[in-house]
Amino acid sequence: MQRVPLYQAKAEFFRMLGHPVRIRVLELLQEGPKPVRDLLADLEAEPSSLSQQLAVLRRSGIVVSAREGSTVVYSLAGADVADLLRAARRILTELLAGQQGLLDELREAERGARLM
Amino acid sequence: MQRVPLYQAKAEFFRMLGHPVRIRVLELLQEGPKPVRDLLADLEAEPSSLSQQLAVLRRSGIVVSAREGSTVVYSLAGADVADLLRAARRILTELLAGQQGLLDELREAERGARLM
DNA sequence: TCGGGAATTGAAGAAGGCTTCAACTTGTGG
DNA sequence: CCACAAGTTGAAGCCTTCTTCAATTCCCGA
Repeated sequence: MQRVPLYQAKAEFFRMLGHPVRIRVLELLQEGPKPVRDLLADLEAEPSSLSQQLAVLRRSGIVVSAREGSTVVYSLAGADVADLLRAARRILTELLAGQQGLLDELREAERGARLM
Repeated sequence: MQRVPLYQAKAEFFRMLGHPVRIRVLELLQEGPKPVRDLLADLEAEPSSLSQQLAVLRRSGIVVSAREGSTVVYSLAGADVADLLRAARRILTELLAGQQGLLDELREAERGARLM
């Protein structure tokens, strides 16, 4: 067992998160279980496209689905995703601020260049 | 400015993390700045392959590089990556445990099936 | 200034992921 | 039982990413 190196499992985990629809689904499910119909309405995505992304999340084990009558309800598989997304948002904010700073520098540089 | 939806920026961020070598580089850099030579030794990767992955990290802004004499030194761009990796590890542990549990269930099911 | 080591870059081919379409499964109501 | 709605699945085509090779840049010492 555990034949996959840990850093590879981590990489696969992050790759699993690396899609806009999947991120939004995880965010939505933090409010509680939701039927596919609701996700579909919130995300404005094609049913089959959403289904594909839900399948990716399901395979990873981070969400589970349950049939209820004629609809299917998804929920987080207990995992505490909030912490992760919070940490990501913190770093992301830093990075975007940094890029803003970089842009300022570039503008400066260009202003300088015009004078040369 | 900020024309990219936030959930898309998040997705790109996670995709940036989604590679074994990039994960390991970030982990190594948490100990402090490191010359490429050291990373190369620790990772057992081809120089040009590592360079490509370092370029991805650099473009995202999560690391910075500085030339020191004939070598190049990389370091985290201030971002607190530790929190993120910690949160990821927590969830990952849960998920792997879950898969272990699933395996147990499957074994159970198979045992049951033999009796039918 | 020439040679050599360190690291990066660009490009090509292979591999993997995404979107979309059509086909299918499952449940519900007539 | 039939038809329809809700989701899922498989496959095809496309686009992105990964690996690798060769070429290049930068710096140091002879």
